[in-house]
Order: sequence, then structure tokens, then C-alpha cells
Amino acid sequence: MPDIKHFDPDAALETVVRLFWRQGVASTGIQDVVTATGLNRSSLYATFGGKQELYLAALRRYVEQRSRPVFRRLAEDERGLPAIAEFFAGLIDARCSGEYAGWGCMVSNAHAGADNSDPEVRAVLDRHHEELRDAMHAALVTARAQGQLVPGCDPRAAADVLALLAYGVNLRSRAGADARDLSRTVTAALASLGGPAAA
Amino acid sequence: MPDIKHFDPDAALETVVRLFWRQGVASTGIQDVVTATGLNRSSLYATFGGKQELYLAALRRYVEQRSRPVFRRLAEDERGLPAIAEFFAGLIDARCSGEYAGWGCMVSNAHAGADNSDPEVRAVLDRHHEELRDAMHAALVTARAQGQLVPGCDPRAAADVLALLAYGVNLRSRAGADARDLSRTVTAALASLGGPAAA
DNA sequence: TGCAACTGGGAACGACCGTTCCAAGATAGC
DNA sequence: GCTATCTTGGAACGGTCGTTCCCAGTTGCA
Repeated sequence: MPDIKHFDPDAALETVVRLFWRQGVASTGIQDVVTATGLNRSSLYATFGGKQELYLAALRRYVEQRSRPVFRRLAEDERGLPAIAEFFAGLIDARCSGEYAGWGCMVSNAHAGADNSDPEVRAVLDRHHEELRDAMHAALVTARAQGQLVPGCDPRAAADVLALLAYGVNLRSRAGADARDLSRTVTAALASLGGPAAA
Repeated sequence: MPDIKHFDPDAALETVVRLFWRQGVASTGIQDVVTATGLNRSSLYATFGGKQELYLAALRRYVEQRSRPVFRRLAEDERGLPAIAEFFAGLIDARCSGEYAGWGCMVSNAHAGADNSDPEVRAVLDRHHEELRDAMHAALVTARAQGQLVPGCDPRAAADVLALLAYGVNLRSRAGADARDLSRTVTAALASLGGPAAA
């Protein structure tokens, strides 16, 4: 057997995720990647292929590591509306403070960039949206079963609304929107679903 | 008096708007601008300055020509909820069909790009958001005066929700979201404001 | 120990980036 | 027609882009 890799591809990809997440693909050069990861151009191209493939890998990793676990937690939460409220609270917290403050959501950012012309990127975007919507829908169905929703509320439609609302939060947070403003807005949206007795 | 300009700066800037709107700043080169506008590098730099200034001018033009008139129409519309419904219908129509289908909103796109690090760009974004929110608020106040809103509905909070929803529409439309899906979602959101008797 | 396989360092590629500069052309007042 | 002033065409700048290539270094197996 020949020589083995001298670095951890997974850790390197995580570094790349943060790079593309914060700056976008178009504004991030290969040199930036080389500098940030510390690994060589040769190793980079041998491991991940070209820039577009690297971006796609980073985007997929973002969804798997960052989005999907949160969606799963939301979908499996048995509390109903409080679960949705907690989802948004966590979202706003992650977007507005801590290490990733002002970075928005990598998938939301990808929507707005020139990246989405790539069919493979587009597929990741659509899948992500579908999963977010489904998780929201599951939580809403749970909420309805517990009598938390106003009578006329359709969980499917409400899930769509909340999913789009999440994108709005992601977008505005990247421009430095105030966390309390966003929280207040989300709270109002949830209140309209649950009536006066919302959690 | 010396020689005069051989081109129309306003028409040229409109061409630039479409270029940046569709592709984003980072993915658009000066060469693209030169090719699309047909005018020379010298004229370009003499008239608009560098790339960043050109982008800022284009972004401001977009807001003035595309966003602001729509906001004004919404704010001044005396019908209440139907005015908001029409706003969203026009938005979805513009985003999903016609010349600009799949382009999203230039301001929404700017949120997600690396552009917003520029304070002047950021200011345009914040101002745009404020104006959208205010227009929405005005329409909601009108709606409430006509008894179209459910009793507990706060126009200020509802305006925030609808503004974020608009960003969500813009974002998803850029990934090719179906117009009918978006319409259905928006209709559901408006229905939750107006109760069973919504227009 | 020699071979084969794969690594990493780093130079180099052509193309394009945003920007600048200069000479030629055009216009208005004298 | 001359001059002054501005515009325009286009070459050219240094730098960076994404990508490729080669060579030395390192490892495991025969």
C-alpha cells in the first residue's frame, strides 16, 4: 500500500464549508481555501476535484451536518407549537450571535447566488426546502392533534408559510437584523396559528 | 463646450441593473458590462467610477425604479387586504414568469452575497426593508380600519411577518419554485390575518 | 532493498480580473 | 480654422483566477 493522506479530509471540508458559507463561492478563491485549510493545491484537487465539486461537497455537508439534524429534531418533537417556537429561537440565536453571526444560512445564500444554475446545486436546494417543509408539517400535525391550532388552520399551508418565513429570517440576519425584532416577528406568526392560547 | 456623451447613461445603467440582478456582482466581470452595454471601458469608468460604485448605482436604481413604486402603490391602496393580496400576486408573477423569471429580487440577492459588507450597500438594504415593512403596515392599518383583520392582530407585527414572507418568496423563486405553490402559501398567510372572511 | 503507489510542495500555465493610461476623434466657443 | 475640453477606442498594467504539471518524499509490500 502506498503513502496515506497526511490530513483529515473531513476537517478540511468543514473549513471549506465555513469559507463558502460566509463569503459565497464567487468571492472565495482557491487561494483562500489553500490558506484556510493549510493543505496544498495538489492535495485539494486530488481529494475534492475542482472548485465546483468542492462547493457542492461543502454545500451537501452543510445540509447534512447543520440543517438535517435540526429538521429531524423538529419533526420528532412531540410538543407541537413549542417545538416550532424553539426551532425558530435556535435559528435566530445561531444567525445573530456566536461564531456564525451574520453568516445567514448557506442554503439560503446559495438560492440568491449564481450558483443555482448548476442542476446538482439546485437539487440540494429543492431537497433542503422539501425537508424543512416536511419537518414543519410534522410538528404542525402534532400541534393540531393536541388542539393547539386554530380550527381553520391547514398544517400543510402553514408549514409552507413558516418555511418561507425561515428563509426571510436567514436573509435579514445576514444584513445584521436585530435578534429581538426577528423573535418578535416569529412569535407573532406563531401566535396567528395557535390563537390566543399559544405557548 | 467640449464634446458631449455619445450614449445614454440611464439606459446603460438599466442594462447593468439586469446584469447584476441576474448574475450577482461577484460573477459579473467588467468585460460583461462592456459587452452588454456596448460602451467603452473609458466611458464606463469616467461615468460611473469603479465596479463597486457601479454596483451601488445599479442597486439604488433597482430600488427606485422597481421596488419603491410598488411599495408606494401598496401603501396608498385603500382596499386593505386585497391590496396586499395583489401585491403578492404581482410579486410572484414577476418572479416566476416573464423577462425576469428566476432572477429573484436584486435586493434579496444582495442580502445573501458578500456585497453587504459594504456599509453603503447595507444602508440600501436596511432602507429597502424599512420601506417594505412600512408599506405593508400602512395597508394593514387600512385593512383594520375596514374591519378586515381578526381582532387580536397587531398590524406592526403582521407587517414584519409579511415582509419576511416576501423575502422567502423572492428566494425560492430564484430556485424555480412553482408560482401556484407560492400563491397558495401567500393566500394561506393572508387568510390567517383576515379570518374566514378574507378577500 | 528494490519496486510500486500515492503523497505533498511548489512552480507554472493561459485566461481573466479591475483599473489606468494615452492618443485619436469630436464638439463648442473664439 | 484654431484652440480648449471632453469623449472614445484600445492597448497595457500588475495581480489573481482555476487548473495542471512535475518532482521529491514517504509509505507498504515483495
